[in-house]
Amino acid sequence: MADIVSMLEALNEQQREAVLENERPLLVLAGAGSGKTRVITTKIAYAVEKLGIPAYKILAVTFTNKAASEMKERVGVMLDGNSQVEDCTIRTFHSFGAWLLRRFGSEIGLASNFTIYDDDDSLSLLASCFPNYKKRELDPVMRKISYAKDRALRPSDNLSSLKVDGTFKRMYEAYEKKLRNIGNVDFADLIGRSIELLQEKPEVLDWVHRRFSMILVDEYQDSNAAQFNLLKLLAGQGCFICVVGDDDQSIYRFRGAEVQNILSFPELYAGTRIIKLEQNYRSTKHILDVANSVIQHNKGRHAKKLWTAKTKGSKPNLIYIQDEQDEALRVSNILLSDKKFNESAVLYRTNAQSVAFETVFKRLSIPYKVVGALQFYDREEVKDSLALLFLLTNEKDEVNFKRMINKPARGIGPGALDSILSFASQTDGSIFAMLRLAIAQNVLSAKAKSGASQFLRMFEHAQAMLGEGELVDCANFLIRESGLLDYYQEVDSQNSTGKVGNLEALVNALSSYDSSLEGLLLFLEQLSLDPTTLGREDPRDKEGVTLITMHNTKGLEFDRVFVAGLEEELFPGRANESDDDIEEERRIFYVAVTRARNELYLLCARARKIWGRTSFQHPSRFLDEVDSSLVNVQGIRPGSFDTSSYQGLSSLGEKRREHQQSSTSSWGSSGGSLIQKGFGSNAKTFAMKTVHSEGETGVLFPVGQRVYSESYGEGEVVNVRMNGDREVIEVRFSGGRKATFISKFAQLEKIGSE
DNA sequence: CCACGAAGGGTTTTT
DNA sequence: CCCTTCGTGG
Repeated sequence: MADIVSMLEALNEQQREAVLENERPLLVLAGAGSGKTRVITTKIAYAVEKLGIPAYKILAVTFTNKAASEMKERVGVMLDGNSQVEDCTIRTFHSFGAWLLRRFGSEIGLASNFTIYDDDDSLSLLASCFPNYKKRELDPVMRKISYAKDRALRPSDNLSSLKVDGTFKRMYEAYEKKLRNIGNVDFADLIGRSIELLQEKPEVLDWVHRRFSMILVDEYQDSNAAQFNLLKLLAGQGCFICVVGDDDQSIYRFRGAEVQNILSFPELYAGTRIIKLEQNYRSTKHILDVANSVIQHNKGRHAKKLWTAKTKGSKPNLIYIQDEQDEALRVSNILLSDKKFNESAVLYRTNAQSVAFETVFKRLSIPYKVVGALQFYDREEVKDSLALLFLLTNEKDEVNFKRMINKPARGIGPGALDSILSFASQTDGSIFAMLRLAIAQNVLSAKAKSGASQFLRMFEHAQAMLGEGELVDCANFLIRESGLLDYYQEVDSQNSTGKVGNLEALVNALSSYDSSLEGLLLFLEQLSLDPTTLGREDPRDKEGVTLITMHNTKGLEFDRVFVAGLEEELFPGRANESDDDIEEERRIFYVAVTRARNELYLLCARARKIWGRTSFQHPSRFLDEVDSSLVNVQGIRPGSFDTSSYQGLSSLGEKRREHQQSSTSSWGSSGGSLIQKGFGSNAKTFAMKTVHSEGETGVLFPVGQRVYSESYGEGEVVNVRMNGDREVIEVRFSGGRKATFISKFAQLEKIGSE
């Protein structure tokens, strides 16, 4: 049995207060690394062991799967030996919604075997409502629908805040109608329909209120309007509610998160007690200084004084490197110097950035684990097999039916498919019933008919197998009988893609589940809610460097952190132009930096391959916000070469001709050599090519060049590339506006740079 | 209905 | 660069 007294003693005063407050609604404003997860886990242990609250009455909610499993593990350690741990409900919001809907969904017309559609499936469904549109055109619409649902906006609501037109409303309506018709749900529905259930069925609401007497929400600053509404419903009279969060770490605005939720919590719950955790236990002062120097540029934030007692430690490093290869190599060198792999993490903005690291780490035998990225689930063959399993458990799953009815080809094209689905009105939506009708009524061609019969027989057989509890055999049967195995064996033999191996791995994953329909449903649910777990051993068991997106690191910490790709367009990412966008990106930076306990490395490349093309990068504006006294700088900052020779040209009245002469001649001298040194071989060939093709008249703008435009004002060259034999430059002007020019024709004045 | 080849376009971030 | 989508010819 865990020792609660010593656990409490290990806490600071505010943390302890937060654990001991179990009457009034509680808002814990917890800075980064201030021990908020510790407060929550201790609170659970305290409630169970000291207050005598049965563990099953406790609900703890998080936002990411990663955070939920982390919390489960930590609560497990705290309640070591107490068998009640398993009774706590520790889930993500979405997983909680699924749990509730599986139990009570029938009350609002949802069968318990509903399928949860992921973004891809949702898009397919929308596309089936609007066959005249391309998926491309519908993709942004689908995104907006999801966003609307996160914001708890239904088609009938006033959608003006979304800046959409009537077409959108029509599409949103049609999508919702279709989804309800076929009886399945999308991600947002896991929240939305849970709300609907609790609003419309008082007896379910009662049940929930009797069930949970303590509700804890982690990372509350990331909650969106829908989740906020759900939470409001969940906490009944006499239910203790505690939310924990930090407005500086709100990084899910794109998904509808509203920082306002955490700020207005006291208004909603009268008598709320607010406790602030301001001591950071994680990071050294050096690291915190860097984080603070950047986050203080945000306007919309609440003042707080985060402090640390860890005053020792090394200064963070800011390293400029050549490109993504170099970036990975540099990190590798540091890792290999002391081999502290497990204690290190590489953080990046986009999942795609992991590739360079994976390649180099493999080559140098550095052990690593990639957290979060879809590797297995994303594969075509895996999704195909899963589609068959989804259809097996839910014969109303039209999306997965459409995916597989003619894969591999069995003679059922769009025409035959339409006539099968036209029987929908004569059935309760069961695909198999439609197939039976289509076959019986002889509306199909001979070829299509035999294909449909074969498909139908396969599922009838599989259903029988499942009834006898032969889960793995059943999956094997489907993969074989559908022709998928032969199909992918063929593909494999042409170029070794390992697809057959993946099919095998899928069946293996299935083998660890209970051999029954329930086991299969559990497997599919787990997969729908967290597709990253499939086909991968528990990452916690694996040794090595952690490769992870910044979004996924919330709640985690590492001795040593590398923040990669600190470059404009990447971080902050492109399309993040508005002030609010930039503030969100800045919070992401803050989250990333504050993951580090002792060592911090910031990396910035001069060039990076994007879509196979070398793009010249510009240092992230966040690096400008780090006071230079706070970091050790290594390497040369791109764009900071000597441009003194341009000084005489900075006035506005200069003629273009003079610019051409001046810049061409200065290319070979001081500016040129520095550029070559700075940009390395790639850029050199680039530049040479330019000189060749444009000859004497070439106007070369290096990245970092300050310019002036009559219409835009002052700006800076952020990218140089070739289009045919023309040099094309991209310029970011003050105020954030960007424009692209063909250098030869650009009406730009070069001016002396920073 | 299907196989093949050309063309175009796409990268945030998570459930 | 790679992957999806579209058009053609069988």
